[in-house]
Amino acid sequence: MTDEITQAREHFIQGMSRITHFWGFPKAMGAIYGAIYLSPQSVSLDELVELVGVSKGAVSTNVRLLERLGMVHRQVQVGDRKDYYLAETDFWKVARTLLKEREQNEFGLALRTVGESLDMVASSEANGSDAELAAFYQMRLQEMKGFFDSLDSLVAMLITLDELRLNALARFFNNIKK
Amino acid sequence: MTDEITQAREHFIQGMSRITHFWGFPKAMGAIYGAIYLSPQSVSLDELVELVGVSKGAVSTNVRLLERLGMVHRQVQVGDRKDYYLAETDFWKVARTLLKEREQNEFGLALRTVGESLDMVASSEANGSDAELAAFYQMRLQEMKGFFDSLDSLVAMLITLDELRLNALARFFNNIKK
DNA sequence: CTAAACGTTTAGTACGAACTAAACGTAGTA
DNA sequence: TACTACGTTTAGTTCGTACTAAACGTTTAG
Repeated sequence: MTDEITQAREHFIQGMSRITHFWGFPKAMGAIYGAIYLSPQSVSLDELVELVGVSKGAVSTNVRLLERLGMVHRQVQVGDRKDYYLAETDFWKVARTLLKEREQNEFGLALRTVGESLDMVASSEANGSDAELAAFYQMRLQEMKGFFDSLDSLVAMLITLDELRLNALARFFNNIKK
Repeated sequence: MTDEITQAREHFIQGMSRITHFWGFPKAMGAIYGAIYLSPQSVSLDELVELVGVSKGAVSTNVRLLERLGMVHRQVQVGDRKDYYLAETDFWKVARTLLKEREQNEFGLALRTVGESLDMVASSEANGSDAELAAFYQMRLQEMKGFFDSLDSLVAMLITLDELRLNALARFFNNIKK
């Protein structure tokens, strides 16, 4: 294969690693997605081991993660025990899934935590100077809760937007820029 | 101090740790911000050591990081060698700063990486079956570059939005939800 | 000029997450 | 039945990062 092409693929794969790692996912996950994305045909697990240069176990784990995130699709061929993988190319869809994942996991947790703290203060029967402090806590916690509520609503809204509208929105912003 | 209040503060601080850690920042950073945020008066470094329960060095480092991110403000009192810290309470502003930080650092890098890979393929003079592959690479890379461009524009747009508009937008989304 | 009170920096450490190598389970095949 | 070809799981290792403890530099006070 032409050198430049191989080099380009490796550079791309490496870049994908960095991106996924930066966003809190395993580096191998990004690399594997990159390799699958730059494949005209679906790729087997062993081919991925070769392309990416990580162990079979790691590929297995990360490819399953990618599948769960809707970033790749497993494809079983009849009369072939191997699994083959294809890349999802609708990035807006992927972004939406990732956002959803995060929203459910740790985003809602943030909201809950603040809410719980707020409840604790509210249920305390403080008196004297403590009452003053309790009131202050309540104010602060309430303000943050309000922010998280808004943010959560915003994200939830984005998630429900369908592909077409997201594309339109993206194009809209793109036009503004140039 | 009333037990419930102390408990609420600790719960809140712990929650802030989780959030910052999840978003790729040190846990202590979140904890320290939480402690400052729940303080009616500005807090000294030693008080933070006491409140959060980490070493002085860690507080020093993280408080500086918080300052750089615009999440706390250092306040020097005359005739007092200690530094005192106040929490930024405008969360939209903070969110914008954080977004900006990320956009500049690794977001643009993602764009650059894909662009570079694209250039490599473009500059390759492939022939035969390689030409076909090169064309495929170009298509794929170009598609991803387009996505990142849009996303980057969108984020850049959000960053430039001022506080009022963001608040309005948030309220808007909030109303939709309920 | 020494001592104390700061915040910062550094060397060492602890911890968690992601990887490797290898054992494992399972389903087809000789 | 044994063997092979898979993907998965697990035990152990590695590695990066955030922490602690302590030395350090600097400024103020006695």
